[in-house]
Amino acid sequence: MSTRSDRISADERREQILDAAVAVFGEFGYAGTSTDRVARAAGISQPYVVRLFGTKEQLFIETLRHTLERLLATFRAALPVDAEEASVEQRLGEAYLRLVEDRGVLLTLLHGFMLGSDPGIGPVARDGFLQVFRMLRDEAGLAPEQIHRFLADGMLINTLLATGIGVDAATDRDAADLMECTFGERVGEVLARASA
Amino acid sequence: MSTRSDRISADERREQILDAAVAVFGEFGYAGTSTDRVARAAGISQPYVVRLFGTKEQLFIETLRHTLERLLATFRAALPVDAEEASVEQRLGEAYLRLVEDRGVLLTLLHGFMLGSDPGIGPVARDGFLQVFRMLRDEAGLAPEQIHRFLADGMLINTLLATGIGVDAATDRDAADLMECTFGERVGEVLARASA
DNA sequence: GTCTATACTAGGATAGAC
DNA sequence: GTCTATCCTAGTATAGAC
Repeated sequence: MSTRSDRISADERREQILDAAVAVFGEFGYAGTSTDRVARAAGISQPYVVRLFGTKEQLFIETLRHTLERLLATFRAALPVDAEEASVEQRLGEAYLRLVEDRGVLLTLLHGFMLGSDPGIGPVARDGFLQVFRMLRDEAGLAPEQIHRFLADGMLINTLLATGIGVDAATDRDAADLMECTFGERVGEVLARASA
Repeated sequence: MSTRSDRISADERREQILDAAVAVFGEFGYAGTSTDRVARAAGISQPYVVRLFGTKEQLFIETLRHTLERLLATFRAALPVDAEEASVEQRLGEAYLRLVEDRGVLLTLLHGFMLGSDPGIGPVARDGFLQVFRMLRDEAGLAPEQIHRFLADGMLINTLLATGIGVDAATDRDAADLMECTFGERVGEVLARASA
């Protein structure tokens, strides 16, 4: 959460603010986030955030775009075949899990998707989702049914991580079973991260 | 959205308010919803909503519980074998699609799931999700891998409906393909509902 | 490039009447 | 059972100085 240092370039400052914003929007959602909270997380004053981004909506839109770009970049970095015997889907899945370990990233994306009816935010969210779809089809070379599976698994993972059912898994047998049947052999790993 | 009629029993009034609340919380999210908006949707005054539910958080929690119960009830009603040759999963899937046609229901559930970190709301959301899991396992008799598929598909459906990608499908070929590869032969039906 | 001061609105919750 | 009036806080955005 970016430490303060006086008088840096506006571009650098924007980056700092966006990083802070991912965490804050993720935690409190779009409506629940105040520009002041983002400002404090970035170590600057509230009016300056507004000055740089215009409105809170614009700030969220840019934060969402920023996060979607990070998602795309993460997937692209996982495309080239590695030394292991992993399939494309496995490589992409691994990369995704590592990315959404950052709860801010996970929830900023989800909050964006849920604002589909918002005239300013909806189009950005849909466009981002479609870009992922195209990437899976054109760059990863997945067939329709593979895309379907990959996305569906991803959305279930999102939900389980968002609700935090993994934390219950330590004490609740059913929660553990649910995690197990979703994450398979990777449960241990995921649960370890969840409690960390 | 419940029409006003003076001096009914508190219980009836609570039901009216909960119905209104599902629609409003769905549209604006937890933080984005004002108790005043819910009150107006229910045709009563804002302080009376607070009087009946204590706090906005309590109102949301009861709204979420109410919606989760409706979900469970919908699934249970779809369990008994019907005249058609449909599998349990197909019957449950059909029932689910009809339920979440109500955007308020869909989004209230999703908003609830995303508030997993909230100390008051998180436990309710997790408990609801676990109840669904148990129902699929114990009452529908699904095997772990079937549950996994069913839930994953459901979560993808949620996301596509929430973002509103179906609306884009009319003009964007990729959006149409994405809908197709998720909903299969049921696309037409879903898209027709989406535009209605 | 960044701040302080501030205007203005919205919203949760309470008091108390009917 | 339900309302009106009201308090108080929080939050967006602007003006203007440094």
